[in-house]
Amino acid sequence: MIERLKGFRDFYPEDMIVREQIFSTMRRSAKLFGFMPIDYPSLESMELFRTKSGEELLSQTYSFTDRGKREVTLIPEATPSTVRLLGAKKNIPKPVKWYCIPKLWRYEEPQSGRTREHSQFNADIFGDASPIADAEIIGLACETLNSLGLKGSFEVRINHRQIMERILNSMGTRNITEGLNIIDRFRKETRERMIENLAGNLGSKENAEILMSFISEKVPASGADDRIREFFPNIHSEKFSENMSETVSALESWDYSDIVFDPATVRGLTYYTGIVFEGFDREGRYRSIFGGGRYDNLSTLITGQEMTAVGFGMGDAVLENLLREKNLWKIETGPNRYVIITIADEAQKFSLKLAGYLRARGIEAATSNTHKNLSNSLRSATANWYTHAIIIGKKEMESGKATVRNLSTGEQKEMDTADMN
RNA sequence: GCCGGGUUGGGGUAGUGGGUAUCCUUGGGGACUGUGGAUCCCCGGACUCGGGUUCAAUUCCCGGACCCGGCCCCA
Repeated sequence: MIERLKGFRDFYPEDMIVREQIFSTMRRSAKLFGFMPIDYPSLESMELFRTKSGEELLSQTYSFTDRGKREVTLIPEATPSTVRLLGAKKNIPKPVKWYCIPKLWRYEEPQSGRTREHSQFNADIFGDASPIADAEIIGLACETLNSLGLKGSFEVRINHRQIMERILNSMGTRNITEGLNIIDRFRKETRERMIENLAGNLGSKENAEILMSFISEKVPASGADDRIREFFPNIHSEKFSENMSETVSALESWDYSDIVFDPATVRGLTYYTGIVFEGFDREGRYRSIFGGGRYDNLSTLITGQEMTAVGFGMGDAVLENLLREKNLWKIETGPNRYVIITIADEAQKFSLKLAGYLRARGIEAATSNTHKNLSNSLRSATANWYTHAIIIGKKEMESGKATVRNLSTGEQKEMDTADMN
């Protein structure tokens, strides 16, 4: 028996049906917002990720040298490929809105909500610098979760990189990236440790205390501006906080209301340049459900062409945990699925004909070919998610009717087969 | 890469330094080609792997693999 590789998952029909429902909800939501589908290879040149992400990330990927001596990587994230596609077709009129649900790989120790292979719903807008584009990206993430039945079960934490950088500068930071990384650890470190680290970065214990109390509290996103002014009246971040307000009010006008301003959300990647956001379950028991932000410099890095961009990624693993917990991981009623069971040898030919007749009319119909007794056939039919069994024996052959049994209720009806010819 | 806890048929479990390893369920076959998705009968199927201690290891010890969780990192 050959075992599955560590950190990978198998999907049997009962879960695959639900996954397909979820993916189709994602696609439907993307279309509602005007996004178009794209796709790209699972294997890319290692360079694509080296440019952007550095050796640290690269060491956590499936990378190898192929037979042509090329260094290649199983894609660990979607954005570089998306940007590559855009750069390869420079004359596409902007803005463009693209989405994709790729599989992604990372070579890491598996843990809760984290596997070595996962699917991620990914959407980006290129060439639209407006705060409304930010809102559309966040709105799409919210719409998707709402459609999956999670309305009210999650919150979106937003923040703005430029605002945080200005605050850090105004407080005398010795290194912005280091400062952001310390802030990013807010929910993992003790208060003492945070103050210590911040004081080291800012060179002042008083400033560390002020910044600490600023990031310690989330406020409704509409109150972000007041909150920033209250703590830092002199940092001149009006432009950015106005943009953020515009994004938030667009989201509220679409009725996506669980948005909070959270100064502790800065996101780890260095390439974000504007708004950043993460979606969390309300109880905060899982990792982030989705995350993203504006990244205006990444395209320059990969394609040499300047291009403003904003996007998000939503992994399937945390989403599944949450949906299961909320009892939303279930099979929706779809079209009826028929299986034709014969209980007389002379009915064989007729059953094949009936199956063909139904399929030609777009009805899902299979035949049961194993000649079991009726009890076993019915049991097997239920186990294979058929909704109805069409039973044909001597009686039916003579009368020109078929018996149709609803497999969940046991209710039976006669079906006229005389007009089949 | 590091740390903690696990691993007994497909799933769920009982148990043990010594004999044919418990029970439920699932699977296959039959009674049985008419709705008993039942019932009855029969049959498959497991101690995670390697090394050590021991007369004897599924059981005790060490190491690996895998699973669950955490760290690092976060895409």
